[in-house]
Amino acid sequence: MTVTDRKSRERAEREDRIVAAARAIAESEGWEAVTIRRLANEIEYSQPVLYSHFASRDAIVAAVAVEGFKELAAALRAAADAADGQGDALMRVARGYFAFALSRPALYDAMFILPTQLMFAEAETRAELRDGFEAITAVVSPFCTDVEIVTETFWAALHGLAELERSGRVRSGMHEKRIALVVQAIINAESAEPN
Amino acid sequence: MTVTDRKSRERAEREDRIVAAARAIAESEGWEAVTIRRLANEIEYSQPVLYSHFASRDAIVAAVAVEGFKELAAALRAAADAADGQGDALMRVARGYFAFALSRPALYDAMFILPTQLMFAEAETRAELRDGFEAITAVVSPFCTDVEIVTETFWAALHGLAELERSGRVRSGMHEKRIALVVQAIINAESAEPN
DNA sequence: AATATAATCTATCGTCGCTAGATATTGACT
DNA sequence: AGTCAATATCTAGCGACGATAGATTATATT
Repeated sequence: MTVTDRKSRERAEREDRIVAAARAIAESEGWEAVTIRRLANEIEYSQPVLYSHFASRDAIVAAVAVEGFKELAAALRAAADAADGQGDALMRVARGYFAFALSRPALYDAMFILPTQLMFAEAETRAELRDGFEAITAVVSPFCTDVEIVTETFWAALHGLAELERSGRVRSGMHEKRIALVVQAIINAESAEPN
Repeated sequence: MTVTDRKSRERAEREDRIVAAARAIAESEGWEAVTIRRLANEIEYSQPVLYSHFASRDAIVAAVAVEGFKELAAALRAAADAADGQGDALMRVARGYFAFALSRPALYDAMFILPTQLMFAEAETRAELRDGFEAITAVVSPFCTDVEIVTETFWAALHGLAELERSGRVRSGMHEKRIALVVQAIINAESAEPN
């Protein structure tokens, strides 16, 4: 069935082109410029073809978001691997997260800001969405007992820092200090945590 | 000139009704349900009238956001005032911030999630937008020397916690522990900060 | 070659933010 | 009081959006 194979391969390639085009336009012109018509032009097919790949525009955004979660996890793991010591790993992951969010704003929007139907509730969550969380867990775990709570809090702090920085709600140029503060808090967490 | 007075008062009232309607619809049906036509129906005027009050739909969202910043500042101050001691104040402000974000999701969206032209860069920032920040500063200052950095970081952490909780990205029902962790980090900050 | 199936297109729907131009209402001046 | 300019408001419509129905072309099977 090599013919069907070729067909489904071509279909998959076309789908990739849709997602890639969406991401590229979003990154260069913002998500509001990502329209079905624009994407249809980009891949040189008519609009209804897009709906044979994705149920809605939101599903395309979600596909880009999933890419983002994969890349974030990879970036965090790479940051951890390059570290010299557990404290350094924490710092590098923090910096890596922050840099990721600020260097790919549209991607980060798709992952965390735009409304999405992606499921995050633990059981049904797609592996890609958990992967970044586990990368953070790995560097946090040496510093605490209740790993999950601390990971969630660390993640939230990083997300908040990135978010407020991205939107200009805090002074720019000071992020290194804020990141250091968060990292130091994790290092100190053990002593404060056992109640 | 009591006639002109009455006119401009009626105008102001109508403007308030627009903002109130936008907020009510957003809170009950989400921001995508807030359309110019819907608002026009709500206030019983035609659509162009709205444009004599606001330059665009975004400006209406921004008006709701400004209301939100006022109320957030008031809520945080009230939380601080009700506190028994500096540590308790920190905890109450943290809980207050979190509860604010989760109890008025659409309002919080307008303030922090939806794209807006509101200026946050220090000089030109409207007083309302700074007020909440200063309320946080007040409770943070006893615990650190570099007040501004710590306030920004505390705020970011709270924002991140609220954001991840709102979107179901962290386990629900565990927020009290995470908040306590953040508050404890601030209390410990002084010892860690001077480098 | 004929026919069934799949792939793709054209054309359109209802809605959106927003605006131009017409109309009604108001206030000022003789 | 009556004319006229200015203000307030409306109706109608533009172009673009997400999404879909139904026609049309291409492909595969008998």
